[in-house]
Amino acid sequence: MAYRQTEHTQSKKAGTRARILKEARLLVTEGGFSAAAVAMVAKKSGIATGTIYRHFPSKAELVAEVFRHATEHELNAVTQASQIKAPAKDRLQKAIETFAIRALQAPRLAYALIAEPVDPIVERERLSYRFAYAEAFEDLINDGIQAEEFVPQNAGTSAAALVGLLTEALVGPLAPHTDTFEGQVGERESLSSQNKSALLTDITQLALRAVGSKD
Amino acid sequence: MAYRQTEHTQSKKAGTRARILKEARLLVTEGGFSAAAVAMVAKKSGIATGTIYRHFPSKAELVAEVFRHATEHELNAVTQASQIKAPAKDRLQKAIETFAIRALQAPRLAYALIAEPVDPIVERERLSYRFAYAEAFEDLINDGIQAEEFVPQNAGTSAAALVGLLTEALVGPLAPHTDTFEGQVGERESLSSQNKSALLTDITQLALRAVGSKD
DNA sequence: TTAAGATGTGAATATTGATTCACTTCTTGT
DNA sequence: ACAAGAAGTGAATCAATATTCACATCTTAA
Repeated sequence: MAYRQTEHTQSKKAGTRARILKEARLLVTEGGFSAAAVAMVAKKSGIATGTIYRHFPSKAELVAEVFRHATEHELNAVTQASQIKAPAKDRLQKAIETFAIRALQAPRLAYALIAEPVDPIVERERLSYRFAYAEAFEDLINDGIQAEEFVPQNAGTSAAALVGLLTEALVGPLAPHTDTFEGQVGERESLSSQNKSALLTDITQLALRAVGSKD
Repeated sequence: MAYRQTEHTQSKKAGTRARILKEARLLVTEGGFSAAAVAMVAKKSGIATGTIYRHFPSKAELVAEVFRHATEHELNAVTQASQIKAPAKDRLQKAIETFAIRALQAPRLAYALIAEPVDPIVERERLSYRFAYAEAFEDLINDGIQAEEFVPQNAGTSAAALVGLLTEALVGPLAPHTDTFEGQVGERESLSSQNKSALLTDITQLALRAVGSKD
Protein backbone atom coordinates (compact mmCIF):
# COMPACT_ATOMS: atom_id res chain seq x y z
CA MET A 1 0.00 0.00 0.00
CA ALA A 2 1.16 3.53 -0.54
CA TYR A 3 -1.15 6.49 -0.83
CA ARG A 4 -2.81 8.06 2.17
CA GLN A 5 -4.90 11.17 2.52
CA THR A 6 -2.85 13.85 4.14
CA GLU A 7 -3.49 17.31 5.41
CA HIS A 8 -2.12 18.72 2.21
CA THR A 9 -4.29 16.69 -0.14
CA GLN A 10 -7.36 17.25 1.97
CA SER A 11 -6.99 20.98 2.10
CA LYS A 12 -6.25 21.08 -1.60
CA LYS A 13 -9.40 19.15 -2.27
CA ALA A 14 -11.37 21.36 0.06
CA GLY A 15 -9.93 24.34 -1.75
CA THR A 16 -11.15 23.12 -5.11
CA ARG A 17 -14.55 22.41 -3.68
CA ALA A 18 -14.68 25.85 -2.16
CA ARG A 19 -13.67 27.44 -5.44
CA ILE A 20 -16.42 25.60 -7.27
CA LEU A 21 -18.94 26.82 -4.75
CA LYS A 22 -17.64 30.34 -4.92
CA GLU A 23 -17.88 30.51 -8.69
CA ALA A 24 -21.29 28.92 -8.67
CA ARG A 25 -22.47 31.46 -6.13
CA LEU A 26 -21.10 34.24 -8.25
CA LEU A 27 -22.88 32.98 -11.33
CA VAL A 28 -26.15 32.64 -9.44
CA THR A 29 -25.82 36.11 -7.99
CA GLU A 30 -25.31 37.55 -11.44
CA GLY A 31 -27.64 35.49 -13.54
CA GLY A 32 -29.69 33.21 -11.36
CA PHE A 33 -29.58 29.46 -11.20
CA SER A 34 -30.14 29.12 -14.90
CA ALA A 35 -26.77 30.79 -15.47
CA ALA A 36 -24.99 28.16 -13.43
CA ALA A 37 -24.63 25.37 -15.99
CA VAL A 38 -22.14 22.74 -14.95
CA ALA A 39 -19.85 23.47 -17.87
CA MET A 40 -19.83 27.17 -17.03
CA VAL A 41 -19.11 26.63 -13.36
CA ALA A 42 -16.22 24.39 -14.34
CA LYS A 43 -14.88 26.93 -16.77
CA LYS A 44 -15.02 29.74 -14.23
CA SER A 45 -13.35 27.53 -11.69
CA GLY A 46 -10.60 26.68 -14.13
CA ILE A 47 -11.27 22.96 -14.04
CA ALA A 48 -12.82 20.36 -16.30
CA THR A 49 -16.51 19.58 -16.33
CA GLY A 50 -15.98 16.12 -14.97
CA THR A 51 -14.08 17.41 -11.97
CA ILE A 52 -17.23 18.95 -10.63
CA TYR A 53 -18.49 15.42 -10.18
CA ARG A 54 -15.48 14.49 -8.02
CA HIS A 55 -16.80 17.01 -5.52
CA PHE A 56 -20.56 16.91 -5.93
CA PRO A 57 -22.73 13.92 -6.72
CA SER A 58 -24.93 15.94 -9.04
CA LYS A 59 -25.65 19.40 -10.21
CA ALA A 60 -28.74 19.53 -8.07
CA GLU A 61 -26.65 18.94 -4.95
CA LEU A 62 -24.19 21.62 -5.90
CA VAL A 63 -26.95 24.09 -6.54
CA ALA A 64 -28.72 23.09 -3.36
CA GLU A 65 -25.58 23.89 -1.42
CA VAL A 66 -25.27 27.26 -3.09
CA PHE A 67 -28.87 27.92 -2.25
CA ARG A 68 -28.48 26.85 1.33
CA HIS A 69 -25.45 29.03 1.81
CA ALA A 70 -27.10 32.11 0.38
CA THR A 71 -30.33 31.68 2.25
CA GLU A 72 -28.64 31.01 5.55
CA HIS A 73 -26.71 34.18 5.03
CA GLU A 74 -29.89 36.13 4.38
CA LEU A 75 -31.87 34.58 7.17
CA ASN A 76 -29.01 35.28 9.51
CA ALA A 77 -29.00 38.93 8.61
CA VAL A 78 -32.71 39.13 9.32
CA THR A 79 -32.63 37.35 12.65
CA GLN A 80 -29.56 39.30 13.76
CA ALA A 81 -31.24 42.57 12.90
CA SER A 82 -34.28 41.73 14.95
CA GLN A 83 -32.26 40.71 17.98
CA ILE A 84 -32.52 44.08 19.61
CA LYS A 85 -33.86 45.06 22.96
CA ALA A 86 -37.00 46.82 21.89
CA PRO A 87 -40.75 46.35 21.56
CA ALA A 88 -41.87 43.54 19.29
CA LYS A 89 -43.20 46.08 16.87
CA ASP A 90 -39.77 47.61 16.33
CA ARG A 91 -38.14 44.23 16.08
CA LEU A 92 -40.57 43.05 13.45
CA GLN A 93 -40.11 46.27 11.59
CA LYS A 94 -36.36 45.85 11.67
CA ALA A 95 -36.65 42.30 10.38
CA ILE A 96 -38.85 43.33 7.50
CA GLU A 97 -36.65 46.24 6.57
CA THR A 98 -33.58 44.09 6.59
CA PHE A 99 -35.19 41.52 4.38
CA ALA A 100 -36.47 44.11 1.97
CA ILE A 101 -33.36 46.25 1.77
CA ARG A 102 -31.14 43.28 1.08
CA ALA A 103 -33.49 41.99 -1.60
CA LEU A 104 -33.62 45.36 -3.30
CA GLN A 105 -29.87 45.60 -3.21
CA ALA A 106 -29.35 42.26 -4.92
CA PRO A 107 -32.52 41.73 -6.92
CA ARG A 108 -31.22 38.99 -9.18
CA LEU A 109 -30.14 36.91 -6.24
CA ALA A 110 -33.34 37.65 -4.38
CA TYR A 111 -35.37 36.51 -7.34
CA ALA A 112 -33.33 33.34 -7.60
CA LEU A 113 -33.84 32.55 -3.94
CA ILE A 114 -37.50 33.42 -3.83
CA ALA A 115 -39.05 32.65 -7.14
CA GLU A 116 -36.80 31.26 -9.85
CA PRO A 117 -37.77 27.85 -11.15
CA VAL A 118 -35.38 25.25 -9.79
CA ASP A 119 -34.82 21.54 -9.44
CA PRO A 120 -37.15 19.72 -7.09
CA ILE A 121 -34.19 19.02 -4.84
CA VAL A 122 -33.43 22.71 -4.62
CA GLU A 123 -37.09 23.51 -4.28
CA ARG A 124 -37.05 21.52 -1.10
CA GLU A 125 -34.37 23.77 0.30
CA ARG A 126 -36.41 26.76 -0.70
CA LEU A 127 -39.43 25.42 1.05
CA SER A 128 -37.46 24.80 4.17
CA TYR A 129 -35.99 28.28 4.16
CA ARG A 130 -39.26 29.98 3.46
CA PHE A 131 -40.39 28.07 6.44
CA ALA A 132 -37.38 29.22 8.41
CA TYR A 133 -38.21 32.81 7.61
CA ALA A 134 -41.76 32.19 8.60
CA GLU A 135 -40.57 30.75 11.90
CA ALA A 136 -38.49 33.81 12.59
CA PHE A 137 -41.50 35.99 11.95
CA GLU A 138 -43.67 33.69 13.97
CA ASP A 139 -41.50 34.16 17.02
CA LEU A 140 -41.65 37.90 16.70
CA ILE A 141 -45.40 37.81 16.23
CA ASN A 142 -45.85 35.61 19.28
CA ASP A 143 -43.74 37.98 21.32
CA GLY A 144 -45.92 40.81 20.14
CA ILE A 145 -49.10 38.97 21.02
CA GLN A 146 -47.74 38.14 24.45
CA ALA A 147 -46.84 41.77 25.06
CA GLU A 148 -50.27 42.78 23.79
CA GLU A 149 -48.67 44.88 21.13
CA PHE A 150 -50.32 42.78 18.44
CA VAL A 151 -53.85 41.43 18.35
CA PRO A 152 -54.40 37.75 19.11
CA GLN A 153 -54.00 35.69 15.94
CA ASN A 154 -52.72 32.46 14.49
CA ALA A 155 -49.06 33.38 14.43
CA GLY A 156 -48.16 30.59 12.02
CA THR A 157 -50.59 31.67 9.37
CA SER A 158 -49.67 35.30 9.85
CA ALA A 159 -45.99 34.51 9.53
CA ALA A 160 -46.45 32.63 6.27
CA ALA A 161 -48.62 35.43 4.99
CA LEU A 162 -45.94 37.95 5.87
CA VAL A 163 -43.41 36.02 3.84
CA GLY A 164 -45.79 36.12 0.90
CA LEU A 165 -46.59 39.75 1.41
CA LEU A 166 -42.93 40.65 1.43
CA THR A 167 -41.85 38.55 -1.51
CA GLU A 168 -44.71 39.51 -3.76
CA ALA A 169 -44.44 43.17 -3.00
CA LEU A 170 -40.72 43.00 -3.64
CA VAL A 171 -39.92 40.62 -6.44
CA GLY A 172 -43.35 40.43 -7.95
CA PRO A 173 -44.57 43.11 -10.30
CA LEU A 174 -42.19 45.67 -8.90
CA ALA A 175 -38.64 44.52 -9.37
CA PRO A 176 -38.67 41.57 -11.70
CA HIS A 177 -35.03 41.06 -12.51
CA THR A 178 -33.33 40.36 -15.82
CA ASP A 179 -35.41 38.50 -18.30
CA THR A 180 -34.78 36.89 -21.62
CA PHE A 181 -37.57 37.15 -24.12
CA GLU A 182 -37.24 36.53 -27.81
CA GLY A 183 -33.51 36.77 -27.73
CA GLN A 184 -33.51 40.18 -26.17
CA VAL A 185 -31.90 40.64 -22.82
CA GLY A 186 -33.53 43.50 -21.07
CA GLU A 187 -32.65 44.86 -17.68
CA ARG A 188 -35.38 46.86 -16.08
CA GLU A 189 -33.67 49.77 -14.39
CA SER A 190 -33.84 49.44 -10.65
CA LEU A 191 -35.99 51.67 -8.52
CA SER A 192 -34.73 55.07 -7.53
CA SER A 193 -33.62 55.22 -3.92
CA GLN A 194 -36.59 57.48 -3.26
CA ASN A 195 -38.98 54.88 -4.63
CA LYS A 196 -37.18 52.26 -2.66
CA SER A 197 -37.65 53.99 0.64
CA ALA A 198 -41.28 54.74 -0.15
CA LEU A 199 -41.84 51.11 -0.98
CA LEU A 200 -40.08 50.17 2.19
CA THR A 201 -42.32 52.22 4.43
CA ASP A 202 -45.41 51.07 2.55
CA ILE A 203 -44.51 47.46 3.06
CA THR A 204 -43.59 47.95 6.67
CA GLN A 205 -46.80 49.73 7.49
CA LEU A 206 -48.78 47.07 5.70
CA ALA A 207 -47.09 44.31 7.63
CA LEU A 208 -47.48 46.03 10.96
CA ARG A 209 -51.13 46.65 10.33
CA ALA A 210 -51.57 43.04 9.25
CA VAL A 211 -50.40 41.76 12.61
CA GLY A 212 -52.60 44.30 14.31
CA SER A 213 -49.82 46.36 15.78
CA LYS A 214 -51.31 49.01 18.04
CA ASP A 215 -49.34 52.13 17.20
CA MET B 1 -59.33 23.41 -58.24
CA ALA B 2 -61.49 21.47 -55.81
CA TYR B 3 -61.22 21.68 -52.05
CA ARG B 4 -62.76 24.52 -50.07
CA GLN B 5 -63.13 25.07 -46.38
CA THR B 6 -66.68 24.46 -45.42
CA GLU B 7 -68.73 24.84 -42.30
CA HIS B 8 -68.33 21.18 -41.63
CA THR B 9 -64.54 21.07 -41.90
CA GLN B 10 -64.18 24.24 -39.88
CA SER B 11 -66.27 23.06 -37.01
CA LYS B 12 -64.55 19.71 -37.06
CA LYS B 13 -61.22 21.44 -36.82
CA ALA B 14 -62.48 23.67 -34.06
CA GLY B 15 -63.72 20.56 -32.30
CA THR B 16 -60.31 18.93 -32.38
CA ARG B 17 -58.73 22.10 -31.11
CA ALA B 18 -61.26 22.30 -28.31
CA ARG B 19 -60.67 18.69 -27.38
CA ILE B 20 -56.93 19.26 -27.19
CA LEU B 21 -57.49 22.22 -24.90
CA LYS B 22 -59.93 20.31 -22.77
CA GLU B 23 -57.58 17.38 -22.26
CA ALA B 24 -54.66 19.69 -21.59
CA ARG B 25 -56.73 21.53 -19.00
CA LEU B 26 -57.67 18.27 -17.39
CA LEU B 27 -54.06 17.16 -17.21
CA VAL B 28 -53.01 20.47 -15.70
CA THR B 29 -55.80 20.37 -13.16
CA GLU B 30 -54.74 16.92 -12.10
CA GLY B 31 -50.99 17.11 -12.28
CA GLY B 32 -49.90 20.63 -13.09
CA PHE B 33 -48.23 21.87 -16.22
CA SER B 34 -45.46 19.34 -15.94
CA ALA B 35 -48.04 16.62 -16.48
CA ALA B 36 -49.09 18.11 -19.78
CA ALA B 37 -46.40 16.78 -22.09
CA VAL B 38 -47.29 17.09 -25.73
CA ALA B 39 -47.30 13.34 -26.27
CA MET B 40 -49.64 12.85 -23.32
CA VAL B 41 -52.06 15.55 -24.40
CA ALA B 42 -52.15 13.93 -27.83
CA LYS B 43 -52.76 10.52 -26.38
CA LYS B 44 -55.59 11.72 -24.16
CA SER B 45 -57.10 13.54 -27.09
CA GLY B 46 -56.91 10.42 -29.19
CA ILE B 47 -54.72 11.99 -31.84
CA ALA B 48 -51.09 11.85 -32.92
CA THR B 49 -48.39 14.01 -31.44
CA GLY B 50 -47.86 15.88 -34.67
CA THR B 51 -51.52 16.84 -34.89
CA ILE B 52 -51.12 19.10 -31.91
CA TYR B 53 -48.89 21.20 -34.10
CA ARG B 54 -51.62 21.59 -36.70
CA HIS B 55 -53.56 23.49 -34.07
CA PHE B 56 -50.92 25.19 -31.97
CA PRO B 57 -47.62 26.65 -33.11
CA SER B 58 -45.81 25.35 -30.05
CA LYS B 59 -46.37 23.72 -26.73
CA ALA B 60 -45.80 26.99 -24.98
CA GLU B 61 -48.69 28.56 -26.86
CA LEU B 62 -50.97 25.68 -26.04
CA VAL B 63 -50.08 25.86 -22.39
CA ALA B 64 -50.39 29.61 -22.38
CA GLU B 65 -53.93 29.26 -23.67
CA VAL B 66 -54.77 26.73 -21.00
CA PHE B 67 -53.35 29.07 -18.44
CA ARG B 68 -55.24 32.06 -19.77
CA HIS B 69 -58.49 30.18 -19.78
CA ALA B 70 -58.12 28.95 -16.22
CA THR B 71 -57.00 32.24 -14.82
CA GLU B 72 -59.72 34.21 -16.54
CA HIS B 73 -62.20 31.82 -15.05
CA GLU B 74 -60.78 32.31 -11.57
CA LEU B 75 -60.42 36.04 -11.84
CA ASN B 76 -63.95 36.25 -13.07
CA ALA B 77 -65.25 34.39 -10.08
CA VAL B 78 -63.43 36.78 -7.78
CA THR B 79 -64.58 39.98 -9.45
CA GLN B 80 -68.13 38.69 -9.73
CA ALA B 81 -68.20 37.84 -6.07
CA SER B 82 -67.06 41.30 -5.06
CA GLN B 83 -69.62 43.02 -7.25
CA ILE B 84 -72.10 43.41 -4.46
CA LYS B 85 -73.73 46.49 -3.05
CA ALA B 86 -71.99 46.65 0.27
CA PRO B 87 -69.20 48.43 2.12
CA ALA B 88 -65.71 48.05 0.64
CA LYS B 89 -64.73 45.97 3.60
CA ASP B 90 -67.34 43.35 2.84
CA ARG B 91 -66.55 43.38 -0.84
CA LEU B 92 -62.86 42.85 -0.22
CA GLN B 93 -63.67 40.11 2.22
CA LYS B 94 -65.88 38.42 -0.34
CA ALA B 95 -63.16 38.65 -2.98
CA ILE B 96 -60.57 37.11 -0.68
CA GLU B 97 -62.86 34.34 0.41
CA THR B 98 -63.75 33.48 -3.12
CA PHE B 99 -60.11 33.33 -4.13
CA ALA B 100 -59.18 31.23 -1.15
CA ILE B 101 -62.07 28.81 -1.25
CA ARG B 102 -61.56 28.07 -4.90
CA ALA B 103 -57.85 27.54 -4.41
CA LEU B 104 -58.42 25.17 -1.52
CA GLN B 105 -60.95 23.25 -3.55
CA ALA B 106 -58.53 22.68 -6.43
CA PRO B 107 -55.10 22.90 -4.86
CA ARG B 108 -53.16 21.30 -7.68
CA LEU B 109 -54.60 23.74 -10.18
CA ALA B 110 -54.08 26.64 -7.82
CA TYR B 111 -50.47 25.68 -7.38
CA ALA B 112 -50.00 25.45 -11.12
CA LEU B 113 -51.52 28.85 -11.69
CA ILE B 114 -49.74 30.57 -8.85
CA ALA B 115 -46.39 29.00 -8.37
CA GLU B 116 -45.45 26.13 -10.63
CA PRO B 117 -42.35 26.67 -12.73
CA VAL B 118 -43.39 27.31 -16.32
CA ASP B 119 -42.14 28.43 -19.69
CA PRO B 120 -41.20 32.07 -19.97
CA ILE B 121 -44.07 32.52 -22.39
CA VAL B 122 -46.50 31.16 -19.85
CA GLU B 123 -44.79 33.08 -17.08
CA ARG B 124 -45.76 36.22 -18.94
CA GLU B 125 -49.38 35.22 -18.74
CA ARG B 126 -49.00 34.56 -15.09
CA LEU B 127 -47.47 37.92 -14.49
CA SER B 128 -50.28 39.60 -16.32
CA TYR B 129 -52.91 37.74 -14.36
CA ARG B 130 -51.27 38.30 -11.02
CA PHE B 131 -51.36 41.87 -12.06
CA ALA B 132 -55.03 41.56 -12.98
CA TYR B 133 -55.80 40.19 -9.55
CA ALA B 134 -53.81 42.99 -8.03
CA GLU B 135 -55.79 45.50 -10.07
CA ALA B 136 -59.05 44.04 -8.85
CA PHE B 137 -57.87 44.35 -5.28
CA GLU B 138 -56.52 47.80 -5.97
CA ASP B 139 -59.93 49.01 -7.03
CA LEU B 140 -61.51 47.64 -3.91
CA ILE B 141 -58.81 49.18 -1.76
CA ASN B 142 -59.24 52.55 -3.41
CA ASP B 143 -62.96 52.38 -2.85
CA GLY B 144 -62.30 51.64 0.77
CA ILE B 145 -59.89 54.54 1.12
CA GLN B 146 -62.38 56.88 -0.52
CA ALA B 147 -65.10 55.77 1.85
CA GLU B 148 -62.68 56.15 4.74
CA GLU B 149 -63.19 52.54 5.62
CA PHE B 150 -59.49 51.87 5.04
CA VAL B 151 -56.53 53.99 6.04
CA PRO B 152 -54.78 56.03 3.35
CA GLN B 153 -52.14 53.93 1.62
CA ASN B 154 -50.48 53.14 -1.67
CA ALA B 155 -53.22 50.96 -3.07
CA GLY B 156 -50.97 49.47 -5.75
CA THR B 157 -48.41 48.22 -3.30
CA SER B 158 -51.08 46.99 -0.94
CA ALA B 159 -52.83 45.13 -3.72
CA ALA B 160 -49.67 43.32 -4.80
CA ALA B 161 -48.94 42.52 -1.20
CA LEU B 162 -52.42 41.07 -0.78
CA VAL B 163 -51.85 38.78 -3.72
CA GLY B 164 -48.65 37.59 -2.09
CA LEU B 165 -50.26 37.27 1.30
CA LEU B 166 -53.05 35.15 -0.12
CA THR B 167 -50.95 32.91 -2.29
CA GLU B 168 -48.29 32.21 0.27
CA ALA B 169 -50.73 31.56 3.05
CA LEU B 170 -52.64 29.22 0.75
CA VAL B 171 -50.30 27.28 -1.48
CA GLY B 172 -47.15 27.88 0.47
CA PRO B 173 -46.33 25.79 3.51
CA LEU B 174 -49.92 24.83 4.06
CA ALA B 175 -51.25 23.04 1.03
CA PRO B 176 -48.31 22.26 -1.19
CA HIS B 177 -49.83 19.98 -3.79
CA THR B 178 -48.69 16.65 -5.10
CA ASP B 179 -44.98 16.20 -5.31
CA THR B 180 -42.73 13.67 -6.87
CA PHE B 181 -39.59 12.88 -4.99
CA GLU B 182 -37.38 9.88 -5.49
CA GLY B 183 -39.97 8.09 -7.51
CA GLN B 184 -42.56 8.26 -4.82
CA VAL B 185 -45.75 10.05 -5.52
CA GLY B 186 -47.12 11.38 -2.31
CA GLU B 187 -50.31 13.28 -1.84
CA ARG B 188 -50.51 15.27 1.32
CA GLU B 189 -54.03 14.86 2.62
CA SER B 190 -55.98 18.05 2.25
CA LEU B 191 -57.01 20.14 5.20
CA SER B 192 -60.10 19.25 7.15
CA SER B 193 -63.01 21.52 6.44
CA GLN B 194 -62.68 22.84 9.95
CA ASN B 195 -59.07 23.79 9.35
CA LYS B 196 -60.08 25.28 6.06
CA SER B 197 -62.60 27.60 7.57
CA ALA B 198 -60.22 28.56 10.36
CA LEU B 199 -57.54 29.33 7.78
CA LEU B 200 -60.08 31.30 5.82
CA THR B 201 -61.01 33.58 8.68
CA ASP B 202 -57.37 33.98 9.66
CA ILE B 203 -56.42 35.08 6.18
CA THR B 204 -59.40 37.36 5.85
CA GLN B 205 -58.72 39.09 9.14
CA LEU B 206 -55.08 39.46 8.26
CA ALA B 207 -55.92 41.06 4.93
CA LEU B 208 -58.50 43.39 6.38
CA ARG B 209 -56.11 44.52 9.07
CA ALA B 210 -53.41 45.00 6.46
CA VAL B 211 -55.48 47.52 4.55
CA GLY B 212 -56.37 49.18 7.81
CA SER B 213 -60.01 48.34 7.76
CA LYS B 214 -61.74 50.06 10.65
CA ASP B 215 -64.03 47.43 12.07
C1' DT C 1 11.46 4.32 -8.02
C1' DT C 2 7.35 2.31 -7.76
C1' DA C 3 2.63 1.00 -6.86
C1' DA C 4 -1.74 2.45 -5.18
C1' DG C 5 -5.11 5.50 -4.50
C1' DA C 6 -7.05 10.31 -5.52
C1' DT C 7 -8.01 13.64 -8.36
C1' DG C 8 -8.38 15.78 -12.95
C1' DT C 9 -9.75 15.60 -17.97
C1' DG C 10 -13.09 16.43 -21.70
C1' DA C 11 -15.03 14.08 -25.50
C1' DA C 12 -18.66 10.84 -25.83
C1' DT C 13 -23.07 9.46 -24.15
C1' DA C 14 -27.61 9.75 -21.95
C1' DT C 15 -31.74 12.01 -21.11
C1' DT C 16 -35.93 14.35 -21.69
C1' DG C 17 -39.15 16.44 -24.39
C1' DA C 18 -40.35 19.37 -28.04
C1' DT C 19 -40.52 19.73 -32.91
C1' DT C 20 -40.31 18.32 -37.77
C1' DC C 21 -41.59 16.08 -42.05
C1' DA C 22 -42.42 12.68 -45.64
C1' DC C 23 -46.34 10.24 -46.08
C1' DT C 24 -51.33 8.91 -45.57
C1' DT C 25 -56.07 9.86 -45.11
C1' DC C 26 -59.96 12.73 -45.46
C1' DT C 27 -63.05 16.35 -47.77
C1' DT C 28 -64.63 18.86 -51.32
C1' DG C 29 -65.95 20.65 -56.02
C1' DT C 30 -65.89 19.33 -60.70
C1' DA D 1 -63.59 9.14 -60.27
C1' DC D 2 -60.27 12.70 -59.73
C1' DA D 3 -57.35 16.46 -58.28
C1' DA D 4 -56.17 19.61 -54.77
C1' DG D 5 -55.97 21.30 -50.41
C1' DA D 6 -56.33 20.20 -45.27
C1' DA D 7 -55.74 17.58 -41.51
C1' DG D 8 -53.66 13.56 -39.33
C1' DT D 9 -49.67 10.40 -38.42
C1' DG D 10 -45.68 8.94 -35.61
C1' DA D 11 -41.04 7.70 -36.12
C1' DA D 12 -36.98 10.38 -36.66
C1' DT D 13 -34.55 14.44 -35.37
C1' DC D 14 -33.10 18.22 -32.63
C1' DA D 15 -31.65 20.76 -28.64
C1' DA D 16 -29.82 21.70 -24.37
C1' DT D 17 -27.65 19.91 -20.50
C1' DA D 18 -26.33 16.73 -17.21
C1' DT D 19 -23.58 12.74 -16.53
C1' DT D 20 -20.17 9.12 -17.45
C1' DC D 21 -15.77 6.96 -18.27
C1' DA D 22 -11.34 5.47 -20.10
C1' DC D 23 -7.34 7.64 -19.54
C1' DA D 24 -3.75 10.89 -17.60
C1' DT D 25 -1.63 13.07 -13.79
C1' DC D 26 -0.59 13.87 -9.19
C1' DT D 27 0.53 12.51 -4.29
C1' DT D 28 2.04 9.55 -0.94
C1' DA D 29 4.50 5.71 1.58
C1' DA D 30 7.51 2.02 1.20
